[in-house]
Amino acid sequence: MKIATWNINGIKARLNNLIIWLKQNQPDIVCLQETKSSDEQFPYLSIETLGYHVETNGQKGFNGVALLSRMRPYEINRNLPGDISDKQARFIEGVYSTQNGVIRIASLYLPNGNPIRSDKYLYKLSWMRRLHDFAIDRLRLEEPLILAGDYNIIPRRIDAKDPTKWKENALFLPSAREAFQKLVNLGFTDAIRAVSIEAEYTFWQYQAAAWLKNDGIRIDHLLLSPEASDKLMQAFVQKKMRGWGQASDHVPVWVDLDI
DNA sequence: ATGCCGGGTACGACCCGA
Repeated sequence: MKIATWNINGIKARLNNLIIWLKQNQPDIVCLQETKSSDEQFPYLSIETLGYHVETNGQKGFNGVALLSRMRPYEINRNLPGDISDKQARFIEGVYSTQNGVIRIASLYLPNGNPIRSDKYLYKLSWMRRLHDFAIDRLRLEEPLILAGDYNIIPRRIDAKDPTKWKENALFLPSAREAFQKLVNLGFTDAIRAVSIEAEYTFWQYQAAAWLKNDGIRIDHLLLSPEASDKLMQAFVQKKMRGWGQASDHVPVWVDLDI
């Protein structure tokens, strides 16, 4: 089963690229982030025509996540527990039934957290605590589980072309990286790091010729539960997508599971 | 050293992202 996560930076601006990419790559499940669309405005038909079920947690203008899947999910959750006052659309979880059992997948868009001395950084840490508690709950199910998405976390120095320039940034601040490592330490496998010890960037900013200079960072991750990790066959970053016309600033990250 | 780019809203600037 081929599963990808992709921060598309606007479903409307990226719809043509998304459609071509779906046709060329035939993923079974896709986790999208930053759709920047209300559910009412989401282009369901263009995607359903290609044979995908579409489940969204949308928000007008900002954030927004979605799950595209060949199979119909038998359960969808749009709420990350822990703060009923949080209205930002950053989480959707789907549960799918296969011939080899269940697979559970969340598409998440973790808060950026900049500037670091602001409520935005506190919101990031609080969101990560909620994700941590949610993960403990889900791991108890002992199912193949993938927490996929834009984590807005650069885990290690190897994950940035120039780590020094991210030193005072919410993506690389020790407390944010510690929270990420604490999550991984619950028993998850960082899929890309399971197959590669090289630099594997997933984001290059639009400014300052970042793509030209390969000045990237790795912030989009697929965390696999032990039951999912056991079935991992392949993982890779689809770097070439950054070179397409009208590219997102993020590229897709893939895993292939023996399910 | 972020707001240089790019997408959003809404249609002229301004918010947001990493």
